[in-house]
Amino acid sequence: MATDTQTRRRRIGRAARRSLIEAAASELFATRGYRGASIEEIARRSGVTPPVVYDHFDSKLDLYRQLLERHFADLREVWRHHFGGDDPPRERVARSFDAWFAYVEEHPFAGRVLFRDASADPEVAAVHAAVANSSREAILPLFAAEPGAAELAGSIDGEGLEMAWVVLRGVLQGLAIWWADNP
Amino acid sequence: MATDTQTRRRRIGRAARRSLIEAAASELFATRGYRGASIEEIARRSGVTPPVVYDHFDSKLDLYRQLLERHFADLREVWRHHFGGDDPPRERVARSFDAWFAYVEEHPFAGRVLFRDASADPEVAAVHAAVANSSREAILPLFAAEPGAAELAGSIDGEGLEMAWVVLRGVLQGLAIWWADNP
DNA sequence: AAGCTAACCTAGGAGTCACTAGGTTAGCGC
DNA sequence: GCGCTAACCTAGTGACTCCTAGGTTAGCTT
Repeated sequence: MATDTQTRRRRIGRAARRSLIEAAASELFATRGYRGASIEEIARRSGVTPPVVYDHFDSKLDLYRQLLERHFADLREVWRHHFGGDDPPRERVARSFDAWFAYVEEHPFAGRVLFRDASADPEVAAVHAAVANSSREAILPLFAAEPGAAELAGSIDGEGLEMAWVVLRGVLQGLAIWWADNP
Repeated sequence: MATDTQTRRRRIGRAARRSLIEAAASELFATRGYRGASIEEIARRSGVTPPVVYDHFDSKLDLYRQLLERHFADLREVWRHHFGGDDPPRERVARSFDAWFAYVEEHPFAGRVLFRDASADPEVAAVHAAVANSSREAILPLFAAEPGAAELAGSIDGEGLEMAWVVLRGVLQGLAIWWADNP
């Protein structure tokens, strides 16, 4: 058919298209959840049709996993980079929170994607749990090394630290979502 | 066809069947999310076929809304009942958290359903936001009335309280889920 | 300018979903 | 024991989903 002015196709490079798909997918997964985000809409927002998505990712689950892994890697990096040092713990925590906010501000959907209770599919839940656990394993030692961490957690064994992680998770999620919704 | 021993139908009262459907739906919405929970599986776990669900609820969304409203009403009641009194705030907060844990222990899926980021469908998100906001309006004043609430929140206007609510929400969700997963 | 690669498309398969129309029967009241 | 109500069913519709096979063409390379 004739390529009328409405439907003329803009052909761009592979990496550029992939970036567009990732951005659209991140936003849609964040706002609609795994099942609620359709490949068709991800493709349309990337200026493309569904089959093109499969030129870049094996499946919908593969696309989700890759986004999740990237965001968790960023989160790990933020904390690892800002939590270290010899300052008083209070200042290091404040600094880390600031850095986390800056990251969320730059990636408005990361917070929602990261801490969403993604238990839609058993398969999706498994992916999410695996990635989240590996991130927890990386961050928890930062707190365990703190003097006074045990009494703050209110327990001697590891269970208190588990609870501390859960609380931190909740705080980070809540603040990230609030941050994303407010100007 | 012959009603063989495998498929013989047990016919029970209307209220009893409705309770079974609500219990199955609550568990499935909690573990799989709104879209992930299918009417077919809700029906099967209630010992019934899908059309029967529609004898009790207008639609899937109506079923979800009714469950949500019940759980939020319970949460409001728990906090309203345990947070009052003249004890030091610290004790009242501890008491309220204990009561919340007791509730979550008795209703293992309430915590997940209540604070799940239910933004799957615009329609679902609207229902969830409406119910959650009405609950927030009921609980926030409990904190606003506290002496020292403003400085704790770190702000003079209402914005600090909004943040406090978001944090509390995140913590409650995190702890509720953790509580449900641990013995 | 011609060719070739790869970016992109149309068309459709196969499965799942919420929901409905209309018939069947179990078990209570009499 | 018998009818009648309501609890429950079978069978299907239409819409939506992920994903694929195979063809088309834009635009870089030479």
